[in-house]
Amino acid sequence: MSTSASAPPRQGAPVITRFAPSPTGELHLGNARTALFNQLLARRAGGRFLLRVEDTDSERSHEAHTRALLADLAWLGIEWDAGPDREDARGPYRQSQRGALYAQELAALERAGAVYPCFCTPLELSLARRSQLAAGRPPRYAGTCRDLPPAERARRIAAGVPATLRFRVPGGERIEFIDLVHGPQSFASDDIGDFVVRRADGTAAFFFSNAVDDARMGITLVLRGEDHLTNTPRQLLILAALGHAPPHYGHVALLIGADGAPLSKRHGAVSVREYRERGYLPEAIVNHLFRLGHSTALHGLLSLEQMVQAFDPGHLGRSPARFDEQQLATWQKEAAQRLAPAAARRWLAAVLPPGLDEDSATAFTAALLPNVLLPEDARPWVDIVFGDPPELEPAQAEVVRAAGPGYFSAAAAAAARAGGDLTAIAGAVRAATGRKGADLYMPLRVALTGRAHGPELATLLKVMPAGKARERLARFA
RNA sequence: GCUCCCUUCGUCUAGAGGCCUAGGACAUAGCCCUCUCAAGGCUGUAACACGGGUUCGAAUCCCGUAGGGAGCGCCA
Repeated sequence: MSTSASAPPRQGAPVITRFAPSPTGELHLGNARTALFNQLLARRAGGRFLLRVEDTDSERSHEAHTRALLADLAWLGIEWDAGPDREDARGPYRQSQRGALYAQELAALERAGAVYPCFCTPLELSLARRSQLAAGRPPRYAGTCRDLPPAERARRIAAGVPATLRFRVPGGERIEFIDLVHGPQSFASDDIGDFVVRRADGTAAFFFSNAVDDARMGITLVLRGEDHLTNTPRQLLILAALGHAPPHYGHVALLIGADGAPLSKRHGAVSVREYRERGYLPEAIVNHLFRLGHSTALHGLLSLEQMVQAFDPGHLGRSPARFDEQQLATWQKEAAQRLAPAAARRWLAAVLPPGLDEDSATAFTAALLPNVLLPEDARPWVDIVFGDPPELEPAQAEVVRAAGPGYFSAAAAAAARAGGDLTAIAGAVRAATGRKGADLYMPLRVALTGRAHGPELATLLKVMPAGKARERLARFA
């Protein structure tokens, strides 16, 4: 027998995808990307996108993680049609609540003779693995309990010896399928050892619950990380033994760090939460993820709607993609500049001075936006505009000195009269000194902000508290 | 060790035997614009991992080498 999946679904065929994270930690960027791709895949085909929480490992799974996971996905703008917070007939969407279903399917496997109890202890197994590895052989289950006489099996079960349930992998077969991104795949069943489908504590193991849920939830296309590629034959075997139609599979290459190693904690921030807390905008992250391991002819920041249109599974990359913060910065910059006034104020709320009126806050943030990547970057400008007069660096002091006292007495007088009106101040200085262009504006900028570069001077001046401008200009008069 | 996957500019990638003296975007360099920065415009630098085949012709097909990665768990 050889199991072979047909070609990827045709356009127009119902497409049901899913994202199936385990709530054992924070949402990783790589997982966020597969979630995004799966959502896009479903949307572009007018299908459905489901969210299933794989919390079969009760030790490591936590409800708090599940909540955080949903919150992070929602923050990114990813929406699911059904999930743990939105149950429907296909649910429940928490694996911890699907025990009865698994028992049913497991019983079917037992009836079919596709599984057998294994009494090997974890210690025995790890010892066996170690010696196999040491001998240069694949660390596969040796088949110790595979052909135990029925009487012996019955005896041990009666004696209450803890047992797992193993899948009896048939010999001499090829398991074939067409991977959506890698094309035709072929594996020899002889390379696959009998694997556990039910743990000694009675709970379903990953290969099993994951495959069975995909089938029972009607998933038609599973797009997941490449780390699952060589696991796919096992799942195909389970599904075939159960008589379930397999979904189509696609495996996207993993995300790697700047050094080419799989993206992990040692590369710095790898969770969505960390980026969110640093002030990155969801649009920026999603746009970056969209182009990692995927290509599009479109330029510029894309909305989710545009991504749905532009997403092309045929352009899914086969090689690992580096998560480059510099590229992310480009999207962040663009996303920041597109922020609507109210959103911009909210984004910078933590660094804006308290009690600033709405008009000033709007003008100030608008001026700041082209100059900041993250809210943190706005802090120095808040200090400059609302704090004490800036100290001048030698180079800056020279600019001011070269302008001469006449320049600043005219400027200070104009500021006393016109307040924060740059046009009025610059006009007065021009009249007094005949300067224009950079010669006219640079000393003003330096005297007022202490820096040669920065946001739109007119706006900074306008929001500067009354009297500060005159005071700063008068220092050099 | 075995099985599987991968390898085009610094980065993300286009490329399915001639359209490739390899295209785009970001980054970078220069110029223009400009009160500065940013934005925008123009111009430039920069890549087919290596070696063999196959072919009139190979980034594209085949084989091998090297280098990366994954899986082989009572973790998902």
